[in-house]
Amino acid sequence: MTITNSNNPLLAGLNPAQAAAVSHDGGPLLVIAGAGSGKTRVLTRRIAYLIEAKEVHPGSILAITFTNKAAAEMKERVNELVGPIAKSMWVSTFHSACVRILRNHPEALGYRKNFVIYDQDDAEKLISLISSSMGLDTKRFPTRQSASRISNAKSELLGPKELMAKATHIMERKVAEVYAQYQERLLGANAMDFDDLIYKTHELFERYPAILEQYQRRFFHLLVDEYQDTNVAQNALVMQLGERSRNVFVVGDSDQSVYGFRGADMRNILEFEKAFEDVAVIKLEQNYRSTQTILDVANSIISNNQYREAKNLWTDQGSGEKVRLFVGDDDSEESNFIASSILRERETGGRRYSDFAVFYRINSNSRSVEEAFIRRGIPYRVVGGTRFYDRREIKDTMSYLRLIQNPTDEIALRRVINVPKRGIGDQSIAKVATLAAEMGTTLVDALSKYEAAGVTGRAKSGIADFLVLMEALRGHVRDEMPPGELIEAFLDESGYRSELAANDSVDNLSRLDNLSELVSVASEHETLEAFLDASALVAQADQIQGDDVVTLMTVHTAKGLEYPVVFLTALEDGIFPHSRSLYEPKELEEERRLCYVGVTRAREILYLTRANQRSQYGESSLTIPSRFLDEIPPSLIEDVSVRLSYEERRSRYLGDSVVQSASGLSSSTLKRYGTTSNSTKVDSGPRLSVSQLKPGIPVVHGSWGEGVVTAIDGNGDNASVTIRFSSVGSKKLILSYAPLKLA
DNA sequence: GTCCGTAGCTCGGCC
DNA sequence: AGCTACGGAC
Repeated sequence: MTITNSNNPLLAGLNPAQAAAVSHDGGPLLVIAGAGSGKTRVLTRRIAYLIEAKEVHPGSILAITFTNKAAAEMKERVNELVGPIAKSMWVSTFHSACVRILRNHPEALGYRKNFVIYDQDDAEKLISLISSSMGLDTKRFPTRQSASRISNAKSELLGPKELMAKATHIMERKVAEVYAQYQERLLGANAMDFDDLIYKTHELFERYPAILEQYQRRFFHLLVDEYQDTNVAQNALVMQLGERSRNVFVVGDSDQSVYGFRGADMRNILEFEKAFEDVAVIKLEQNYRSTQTILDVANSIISNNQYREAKNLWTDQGSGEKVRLFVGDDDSEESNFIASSILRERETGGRRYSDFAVFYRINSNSRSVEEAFIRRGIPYRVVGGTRFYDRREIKDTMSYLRLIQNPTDEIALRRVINVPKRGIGDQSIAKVATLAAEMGTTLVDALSKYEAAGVTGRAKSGIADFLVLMEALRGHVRDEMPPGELIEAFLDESGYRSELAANDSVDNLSRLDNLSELVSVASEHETLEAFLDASALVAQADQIQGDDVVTLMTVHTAKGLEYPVVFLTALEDGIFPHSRSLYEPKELEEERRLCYVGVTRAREILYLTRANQRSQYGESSLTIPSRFLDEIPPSLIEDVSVRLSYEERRSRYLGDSVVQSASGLSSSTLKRYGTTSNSTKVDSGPRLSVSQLKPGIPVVHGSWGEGVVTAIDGNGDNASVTIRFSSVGSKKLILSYAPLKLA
């Protein structure tokens, strides 16, 4: 090939920094890519460049992206650039790549080839079983906390022994004990959790240098996107694979690191330069996405972080409009404002619904926006939240499939053994579990010995029926029945479908709909294993589709996406930044990065919204504005809040209650709306004593001393205030009785 | 022993 | 508001 860089079409239209990254010679390269600086473009061109100009075989390329959807898009774009030879390269998430590798060598780590993947829910169920068998007090050892400690240990490559060695407190030692048993039970169940996928691949490479070398030679070029969100284990994996070739091309932006809670460690990107001897660094600061005003807002917010590398986004595409701030009386008014703004801009601004996105910090904030959209007939899609795969009927069915595939899956067995009802209760399961413990086998092995276990009556025949059912279903798999048909067979033969059909409630109808959808998804896969792997690893962002609807999602899920018009909502201290981050400077910086991510998703118009009063956890309380709003220069903001008259507000609440169903809204959403429509009432203004108190204000109590207000509920004489005291923890007090004064 | 309704407790973000 | 723990009915 004689194409030189000066006329290589793969470098056309790139700025000098982008072109330098794409045509990088080889060896380790760190691309610091600010938001909207064209990093996806750089990555795809780089891959195409390797294949065309460097004559690298596509099979020698491993590219890691953050979501499966991003992987599919990248593959398609490379395909457009270089043609179908691109098929043989691996473009996937860390988790998907690891599953692929582990499936090639399951026995090396003591697993069997049909191992299954546990999601967070499964993992917590198993941990909860272990905690109670150890007699741990669930108050002192909440399952979720143990689960997250174990998860964090794995993402830092600490095994049970290492965690025990680090433990300084009895609590930590107990968690390490739970961890050790958890790993044993996972192995016994032939299951891995999400963190295991990375941890075990790293272990595989560490224990079997020959296997590592095989992959080092195969993947001669490594590319990793969103490097700021890698954890210790993922980083170690990259170092293992890249050690030989040193062709490690990483892209990221430390200002967009927002997954600290699951172990993401910004040091991986900040210290990448030290990981290899001669790391080249390229900085992309020119932004091609947003207006300068939006970038100025983003820059001014993020500049408040201490722990960062200085960076300044700029564009040559003009300053655009000011960002718009809206302050509503309550969340319902905030949502109504969002709805009417969308309708107005769609009519007068020539925009489509799909040009708009609404972001929130926590999933529960979607509800009020959804209600407003339903009332106005705005079609929308919520990304994430209660995921499809988290729905009960889907989890039940998937558990059956997993159990068919992998008979030792204890969590799946426990979930479905009495679904549909077969008269097998906790007592009978406990008997089998006792027998299993005596025999030193797994629950599954003991199940067939249910008579010896002393199971009687209905439960006895129930277990017998269950064993027959499972054998019949496994027979279908041996006959190579494809996954879609297998689900149909399960629904009929188990009686699951008839149980749902017996009662035609709205819930059951939508469950049957969901199951049909599951059948059609499953039909796209050839084998049960392929279907199970794919469904275990779907990311929230993978669900985004191209329809003309407004997209609602958390700011986390929005990372990597862009929209012409963005609403960043519920900008209130305690929500965004989240209450659990307020007293932890490092976490507060992560919240700020998250805010930065949200702001930089917007191309043309950015709305920042908040409400003075918000219903949460079933109660309404006063809010205080997000501190991030104070970090924006006022000159960049236009306040578009409208003070409505009482009549206007009244007609807004009562006037347009049209409930329609033509917009693809699920029946459950409509039902939910129907039961919660009159949730908001605003009393005559708060009394002085209430208005003196807001979340975050320090107070002194007559007997408990100093504390901080965390919530205020109710009005007038009934007003109560929740205060976190340093002496006795959180207390809820009736304001008119409590001996309180301002600190 | 299992099933079903009610009371009490928790409530962040995700592959 | 949604899930586990308990008590009564079968």
